[in-house]
Amino acid sequence: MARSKEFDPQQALKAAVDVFWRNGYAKTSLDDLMGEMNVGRQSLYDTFGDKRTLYLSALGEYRDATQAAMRRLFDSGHSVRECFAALLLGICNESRADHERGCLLLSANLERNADDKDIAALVRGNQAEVERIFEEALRTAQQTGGLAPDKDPAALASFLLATIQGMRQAARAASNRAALERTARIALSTLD
Amino acid sequence: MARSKEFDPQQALKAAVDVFWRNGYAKTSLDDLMGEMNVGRQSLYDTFGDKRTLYLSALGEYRDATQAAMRRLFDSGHSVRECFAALLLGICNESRADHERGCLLLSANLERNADDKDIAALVRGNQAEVERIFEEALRTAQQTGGLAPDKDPAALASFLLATIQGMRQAARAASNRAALERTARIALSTLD
DNA sequence: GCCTATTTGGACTGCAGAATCCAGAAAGTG
DNA sequence: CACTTTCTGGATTCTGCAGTCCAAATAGGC
Repeated sequence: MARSKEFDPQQALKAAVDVFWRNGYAKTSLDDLMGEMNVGRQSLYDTFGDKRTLYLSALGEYRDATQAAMRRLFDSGHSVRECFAALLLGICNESRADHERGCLLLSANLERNADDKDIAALVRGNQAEVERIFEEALRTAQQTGGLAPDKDPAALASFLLATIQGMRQAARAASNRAALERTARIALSTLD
Repeated sequence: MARSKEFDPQQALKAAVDVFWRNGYAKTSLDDLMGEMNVGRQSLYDTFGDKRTLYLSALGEYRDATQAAMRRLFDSGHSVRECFAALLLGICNESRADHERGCLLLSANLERNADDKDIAALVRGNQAEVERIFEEALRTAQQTGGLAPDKDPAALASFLLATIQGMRQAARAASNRAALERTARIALSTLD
């Protein structure tokens, strides 16, 4: 019938995630994308639509990957306390470059237009889902004695998510590992 | 000698802060600025320099204003606990529009280029200064019995700042007052 | 081995927006 | 009242970049 693509769309999408993650939406040009994805302009439009559509796909890919990683973490058999320690201290131990790029969805939420319903919904949905994952893990722990019965799992879930986001902000402003670790330890102390 | 300006530069700068605060740097055009500042194009260039210079001035103005407000708060004679409650619960009670625009300096830090030294330094400086204000207030409280002696003022300062930033993020994604208030209360509990 | 559908890369178009230029208007001064 | 200096608004230039067009290349089906 016809010629076949010279690139792997899935791999190209991951490359796109990477570029947007490092530079944000506005600051990445199509030339940047073509360069890092190794895809020609026309192929890019044919396969992924225009720049915004590609961006939305990249955000979805990122969301799916990070949510899957969190589910794996909480299913790994470690205690909630250990899981959250891994999350929070993990941020402290990231490289300067990781601190610089931060979280793609947080950046997308700040960069988006005030009236951009698509991105707002995607971010809100992700936030809700992550909170749900946290809350469920905390609730299960509570039933098995891993968390004191007087704690409020929903409240702690919101709080821990906010703390993670705050640490990401702080890390981007000043990648100071010691300071980050101190705030992580205080946040974790709310689980005791 | 010569003709005098038809506008008040200080007031115009405040208007500029407002526009950048609502829309960010890239998404505000010179036409937007001219419109809201009520200043013609050439006057704008003569008085404030180019767009970026005006932006930096706006960031400085914002920083000074918010830092002054914080100093006033901690000098008001209320307990540290009350002051931080005012800060955290104040965020919860902001309007949807306030949640949407968030904090100008956090947005600037996310929007800036990775190699933008000026903005990075300004944001880092502000972060350090706010942490200093927090830490000093906590330390004073500790000496007068308003904070338990086993607490670490510097760690709490980093933690509370990160929490505020995290709440700002969460509020922008989903302006949910009840959820925000629950996370604020958990954060405040670290002072007890 | 030809034919067709698809891919590919480069050239081209169109636009938005920052920055500059210019001529006229409006002070304050002597 | 004239003169100089600064201000003002509009027209203009220039640049970067998203998106489209087109001709050549390529792979598979018959």
